[in-house]
Amino acid sequence: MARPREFDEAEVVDRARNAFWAQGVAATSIADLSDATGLSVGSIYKAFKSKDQLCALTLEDYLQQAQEHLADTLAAAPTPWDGLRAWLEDIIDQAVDTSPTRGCYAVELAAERAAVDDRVRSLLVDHDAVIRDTVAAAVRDAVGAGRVSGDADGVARLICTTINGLQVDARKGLTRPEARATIDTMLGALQTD
Amino acid sequence: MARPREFDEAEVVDRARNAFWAQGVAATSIADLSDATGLSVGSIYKAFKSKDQLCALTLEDYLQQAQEHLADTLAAAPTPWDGLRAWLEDIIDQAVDTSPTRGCYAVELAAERAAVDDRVRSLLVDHDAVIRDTVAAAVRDAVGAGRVSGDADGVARLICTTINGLQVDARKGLTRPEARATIDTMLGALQTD
DNA sequence: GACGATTGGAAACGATCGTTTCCCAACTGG
DNA sequence: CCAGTTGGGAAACGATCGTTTCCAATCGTC
Repeated sequence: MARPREFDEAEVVDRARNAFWAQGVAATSIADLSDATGLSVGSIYKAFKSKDQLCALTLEDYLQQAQEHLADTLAAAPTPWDGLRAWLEDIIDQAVDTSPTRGCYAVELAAERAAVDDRVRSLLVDHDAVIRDTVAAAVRDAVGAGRVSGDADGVARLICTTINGLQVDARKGLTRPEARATIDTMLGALQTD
Repeated sequence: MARPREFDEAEVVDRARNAFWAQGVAATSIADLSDATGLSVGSIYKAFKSKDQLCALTLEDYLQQAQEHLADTLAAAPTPWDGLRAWLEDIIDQAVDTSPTRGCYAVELAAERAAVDDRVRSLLVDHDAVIRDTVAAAVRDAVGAGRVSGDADGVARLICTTINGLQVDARKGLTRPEARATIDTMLGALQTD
């Protein structure tokens, strides 16, 4: 009941995230968010209750999309290991292409806010565990199929950590060939071929 | 001539860096820096000309120490590859130990400021090149000695990227066994044995 | 069609931001 | 011992920060 919203909440969250992403959370003022979303300052505070809350919401949204993307990519591939390789291709695309919002939003927040915002850190830690477990399951399958050697949990950890590193480099202007060289070296070292 | 300084500039830069490091650059006010260094606000501006300038100075200082540490560690080891392994041990120590200032200052700045501060990005890019070249030279030696297989430049890139990833995880509370598992998996996959 | 509820937005809040100004203290060269 | 130069710090600068308040506009409900 009462007056309906004139804006699409999902779209507002998207735009707020892009603003945080491009220039950092601390450097993004409420006025910046107002410009980015089209909502007035008062409306932002009416809909979301604070800057921190909106920030956490944008992160939650982003992490959920990331988890769904990994699951979808794995499901669409002929084998889990092929799915993992396809997923890594997508990550290279995302890290390299989306200038000036280079890199990964989760990495930006991990570096800038995880040390000072418990809610953000908790979201990131939980997300890491989900991604790592999913990757580990795919690696376990690949080890069983003889395509990869080594401890599956360790390999999953290496893959996830290397991805994080790529996203850091992306903030500094990493190019596609450089990203590809890193991933190819990692896969080459892990695969039994 | 004239009145001499009452403070040690190197120590002030150190303390300023720790303040930036712990809570992020944007979230660290000049008042915070005054508290951390013991200098008054006016004195800070007299000695360094702005917050950005002081930030760049702390980074320059940090990067130089990091480069020297890598060179020293390599020089002290019996072989370049052993030196690289010792260096990775030190990195694990640094990433895991220095709570609450976890992780690497360079990674914090890469994530928070590289996208918006050209001076910071330039410093980081140059530093990356120095570290990567040094690592690549050590890897090349190890490949020649038959201890490592693969393209030396790619391997160096993988090592540096994985380290960056570890530092991101460190911001989220990475433990020593987890860091060790990642590094051991990487080394195990790279080494020929 | 009046009412309660909710939205959108302009304006204002005190607080704090990065920076500058001003004045005195401390030192050197003559 | 005086003139000149630099360092240290209190105070104040305008601007902007995140947040709240207030009011008109708009809906469902009676």
